[in-house]
Amino acid sequence: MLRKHTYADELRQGLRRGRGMGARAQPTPSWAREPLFEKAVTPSDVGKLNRLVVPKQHAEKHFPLKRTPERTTTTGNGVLLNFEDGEGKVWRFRYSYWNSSQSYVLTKGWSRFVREKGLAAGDSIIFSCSAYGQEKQLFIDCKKNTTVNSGKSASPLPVVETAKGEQVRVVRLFGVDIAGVKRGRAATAEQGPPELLKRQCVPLPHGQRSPALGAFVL
Amino acid sequence: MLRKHTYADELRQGLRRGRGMGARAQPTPSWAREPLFEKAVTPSDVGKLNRLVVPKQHAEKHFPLKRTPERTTTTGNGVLLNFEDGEGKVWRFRYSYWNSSQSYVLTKGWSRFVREKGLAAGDSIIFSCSAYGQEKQLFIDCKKNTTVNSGKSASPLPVVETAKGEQVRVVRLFGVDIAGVKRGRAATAEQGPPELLKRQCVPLPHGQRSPALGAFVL
DNA sequence: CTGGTCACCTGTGCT
DNA sequence: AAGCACAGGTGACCA
Repeated sequence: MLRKHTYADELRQGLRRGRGMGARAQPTPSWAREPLFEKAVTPSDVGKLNRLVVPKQHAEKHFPLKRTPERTTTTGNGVLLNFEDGEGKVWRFRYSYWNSSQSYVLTKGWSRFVREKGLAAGDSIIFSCSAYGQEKQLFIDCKKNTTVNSGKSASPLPVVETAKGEQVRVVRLFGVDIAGVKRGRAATAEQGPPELLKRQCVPLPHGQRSPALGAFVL
Repeated sequence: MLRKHTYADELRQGLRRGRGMGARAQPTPSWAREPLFEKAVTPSDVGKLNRLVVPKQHAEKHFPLKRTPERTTTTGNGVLLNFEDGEGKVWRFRYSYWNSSQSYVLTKGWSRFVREKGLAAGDSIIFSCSAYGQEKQLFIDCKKNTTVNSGKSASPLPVVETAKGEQVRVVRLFGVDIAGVKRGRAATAEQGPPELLKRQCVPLPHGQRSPALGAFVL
């Protein structure tokens, strides 16, 4: 019902980039970005939980949250963060803190990102922000896992929207599309490989910096 | 940090009984209690579901829940109930109604109870309350199942905390402690015996009474 | 109704 | 060894 954030922000965001979704402005070059941290996503991060756990240390360092000390409302302390991907597309995620599990999470909007990027357990996401400039911008990028068990039975395939809005899964072998499977309901089976992925999170070099937040919020 | 339920409640509860966890006050004698009902726990009750289904009839008779018809908050209709066990230890459970399953359940805190009591499928739990007194107190007690398949392979043993906070499993034969096994990780195997336990719930005699709730909440 | 979102919860492994 | 971070869950709610 009372959606707090309407298209006002969308417009503000879109206009700053010159164009909306259609014609893409040139993506921000990597040399203009400052890496923050990287995380290898877990099965839960890309599964039906529809959330990404942001490692606490990096969350508190780079994405500090107003810790409303006195319980103003029970609605929580969530904010909306905008991230730009490698193609210049902007993703908005809800970012909040879960008291019960004492962890920071990206929730709303995350599942769409997972689906459209074809993100699978073991892949990595890399957070960065603009190195220079007054209005700091956040970035998110994917790095597909290239180690052995990439060809597991139920490994999620990238999902691409066709012109008609159809969603198909894409299988490429040496760059050639192999299968174009129509997408039904989300796969119920989870728990991919037995997992030999333990150390998922890596702090990146290129200058440790203080909170990257501020202008990004909302 | 900002734990909503701090030690305030704990203290309030503890002080009323004269002593906290350490030196135990004398347990409330059974003659001062009024039995409410008994349930033989199911595999689900002691399994990884982390909840106890309270038979609806007894739930509604003894533990009525304010059915907040108008959604005041999104926090739901749960309350926190304090139960005292045979040793005078107080257990706090979250008690709520699940619309999805149309059932009353004890959730938060229940798994700890199961673990520390070594509760197994087929065992019974007995609910009672103080027969006299202004501030009514709730009680919960276990009755181990003594029928045949008690010696199943992975039957959980009672877990007791030693003075140092160590946790050991207790095996008694004719009241004599047989084994004092240090407790490692929780056993992963679940779903105990194939179950021939159907009629699990028994209303107890000693005077059927109306709602036992009121002063217990929180 | 169904899927997405949200705020909870817990066991486990790592530190 | 004890605490904590978090992976993997839950039900409720809502659009």
